[in-house]
Amino acid sequence: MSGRAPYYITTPIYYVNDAPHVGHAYTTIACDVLARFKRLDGFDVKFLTGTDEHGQKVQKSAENFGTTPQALADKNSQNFRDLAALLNISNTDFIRTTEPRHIKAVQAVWQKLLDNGDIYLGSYKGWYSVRDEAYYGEDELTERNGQRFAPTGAPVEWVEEPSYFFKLASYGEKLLKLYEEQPDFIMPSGKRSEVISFVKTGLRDLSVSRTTFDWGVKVPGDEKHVMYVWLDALVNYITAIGYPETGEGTDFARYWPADLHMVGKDILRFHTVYWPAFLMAAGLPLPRRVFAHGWWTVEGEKMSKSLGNVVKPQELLDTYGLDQTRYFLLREIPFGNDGDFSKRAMMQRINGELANDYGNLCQRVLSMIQKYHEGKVPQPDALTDADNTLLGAAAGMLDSVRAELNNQAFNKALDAIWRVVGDANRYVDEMAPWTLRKTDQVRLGTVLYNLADVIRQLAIMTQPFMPDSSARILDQLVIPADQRGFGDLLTAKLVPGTPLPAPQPAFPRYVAPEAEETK
RNA sequence: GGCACUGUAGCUCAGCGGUAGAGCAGGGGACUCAUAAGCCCUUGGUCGCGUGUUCAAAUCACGCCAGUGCCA
Repeated sequence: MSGRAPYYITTPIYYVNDAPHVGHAYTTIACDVLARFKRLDGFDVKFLTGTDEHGQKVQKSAENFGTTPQALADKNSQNFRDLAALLNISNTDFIRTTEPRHIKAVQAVWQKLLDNGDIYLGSYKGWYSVRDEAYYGEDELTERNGQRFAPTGAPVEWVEEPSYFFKLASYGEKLLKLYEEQPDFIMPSGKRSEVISFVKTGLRDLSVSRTTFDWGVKVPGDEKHVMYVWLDALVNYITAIGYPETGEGTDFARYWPADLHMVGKDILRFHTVYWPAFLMAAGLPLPRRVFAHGWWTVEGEKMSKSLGNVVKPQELLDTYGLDQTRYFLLREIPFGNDGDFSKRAMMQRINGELANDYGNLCQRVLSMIQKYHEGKVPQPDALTDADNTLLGAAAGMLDSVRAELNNQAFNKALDAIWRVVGDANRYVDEMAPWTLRKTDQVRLGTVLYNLADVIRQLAIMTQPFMPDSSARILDQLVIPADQRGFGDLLTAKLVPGTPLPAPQPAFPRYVAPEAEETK
């Protein structure tokens, strides 16, 4: 019952058939940064991630492994839970589509769609790819050695079975109206255009049940059918906030509609066409935004199992460190674009921006306080224009970062913070405390105080991106745990006279192993 | 095949009607508090190609070439 405004953000639920890789880490970290930012900015944040566990693929994998789908799901779901812990993710819930709460929610949604007249029993005939969990038209397929393949390269099989259909075709106009009236519903804008042109070509009714396997949520009243995995999966976003309980005082009432569904560009259509259509049919409000981010290549090449260049999150953390990895992923490319992960780029970011710019700024200032001021926070005196310019830049940081993050522009947000890092480094050189030390003790105290306080503000601002490292910097400034929010930026200034510990470098330089010799 | 988007310094990109910009990389310098970091200066581009509109075009229009995405 706080007065704080709610903010609800979700990652996709990850398919238990996949092994966690850097792509999963990327999506989740991006959401984590936003969740942490919103919390520090005073919001009551609900942050959901989890796993998608039903479907024919999982059933088949389980058979191959000689185990049950549930056992496979249990094991692989844990991998994603571990990943979140490894990445220091601050999710408030972790949903699994095999949980009773979810099955109850999905069946309730189904009933709503049925009551609304949007589901009918028909029969499905066509080509289906188990691997893609998708249907294809005859004209989309290619044939090799008697086997037909989808454009994705996945084999397809002829399926002919009774199936329930969702009247997606009748939602085309409503969806186009949604994209029109809520231009930020799909971001980035290029992706929005793609979805609009897709919907404009006309939608077909969607087969939403299958009878050829049974690893899924049963259709109420017709248990030969299990629901289409995407109908099942998408509902997770409302399961987690207690659907079908939607009355006053429920989590649903408080947190829905979601502020942001973060997705990879491969599942954009499901989230911007099917999902809003389902919600409309169920009479529920629509999420405020779906943001589709891009893919990472590795050293210029597409990540793939066959190339053997799939980047495992654990390897990145072992090599570069958690906060360094979090920083790199969000700093290197404009969010929404594809990006390339290269050792060289990683090293340049870590050494150039973290170690040299930011880390060294902290180290040089704290060292001077240690040497010139007996390790105690100095007493500031009258401010000069130069002081006010620096302090003004720091004071403007929050607004800039907030504005950028409201558009998921992580790289620009970091850029805004680093402009102040640069200002502070220049200020050190211009003020030359090592000279003031011999000429003007009062001025020296003011300069060092300003710098230390700007570092305090910088560290508060970098918390969402690099929680551990930022905390270490704040610890070195002896900032109490309850004075690290954005509300404290300008009000909880450093207290002169506070003794500070001996400084420790916040971001070590990355030195490549000897392997470089092969060049 | 259709519809989009992109093509600007070695690299990544910003600029989107008024005589080319940033970061990184490269070169030089002054300093010394610091993680041999930081600071200052600097080399570098016929803005994919062509035609057109305009007093004036990376910037608008058309065509072409190259790449990418979505759809078929």
